[in-house]
Amino acid sequence: MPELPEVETVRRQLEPLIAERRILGFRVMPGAERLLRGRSGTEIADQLTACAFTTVDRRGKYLGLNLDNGQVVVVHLRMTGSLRFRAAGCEEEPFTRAVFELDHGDQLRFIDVRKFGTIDLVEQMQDALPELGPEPLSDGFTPDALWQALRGRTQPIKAALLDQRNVAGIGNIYADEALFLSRLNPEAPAGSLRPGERRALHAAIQQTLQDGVAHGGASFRDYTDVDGAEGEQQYFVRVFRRTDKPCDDCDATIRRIVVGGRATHFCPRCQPVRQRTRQIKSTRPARRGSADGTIKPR
DNA sequence: CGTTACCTGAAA
DNA sequence: TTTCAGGTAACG
Repeated sequence: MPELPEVETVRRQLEPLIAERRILGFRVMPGAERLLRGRSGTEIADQLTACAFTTVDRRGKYLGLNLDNGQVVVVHLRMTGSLRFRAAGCEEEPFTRAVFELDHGDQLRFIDVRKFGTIDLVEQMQDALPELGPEPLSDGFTPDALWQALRGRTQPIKAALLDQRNVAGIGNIYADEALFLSRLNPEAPAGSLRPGERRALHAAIQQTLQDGVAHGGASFRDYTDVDGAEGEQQYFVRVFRRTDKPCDDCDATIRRIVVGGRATHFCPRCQPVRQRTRQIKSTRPARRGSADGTIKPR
């Protein structure tokens, strides 16, 4: 569920809550062992115990909880994962899958209905990450950097935006929103974007992600922050899950299609299929002139 | 490239 | 009962 803005919101909240806090224990609930990706709860617990958390980093949709021994707890929330910071006595949330016991009787809880989320313990955050594209809110993310990832690709631009190897952190909500803001049809081939369209898409990606962060993320279904509070970004979306509702800009009816296997929402009037540059054969006048480009006067 | 699997609950 | 879900990895 959580995309870059939701994960960044969690990162910002989590860091001051867990910095300098000592880890007294760690446990995984029965039936949830797969979130450790093959490692045992006791193995992780042995390494974590007596460490303290320091800072919290984010890369794409991954969180890196740094430890004072240099190791990193890398968390991915996938579809329904969330982290909660609570006092130990506080009633345990349903679907709590793992718990970090901290000093002073506090807990960092990992909650995840669908059990797709992951927790890794590694020497470097990098060790737990797959190949990821540039951070879209960093200085290195330029229209040209975006184009380097998209050029030559024939897949729909929507699918390309969801591919974390192209740009890190965009998910289904912000992909649809960025395409709406840049007036691009989600099915346009990624490599077909012209320079102005690339600049528009680059700006739209940054705009929509920044808005998402500013509103504390989007809570359409399961997402909540570290305190259990919902974000506000769902009140500001232009197309995502607004199927059959009128477009804010032109009043046309928002449509829902499937692109790259994912629900995709767009305005057919604001985001039309781009017309081909070439004219239609029947209306194109017969070619005049010779091979060297010269045209004889009639 | 598109499709399926991974899980489980909520909504249709 | 069936469909759908903010993500990714593994298929064919």
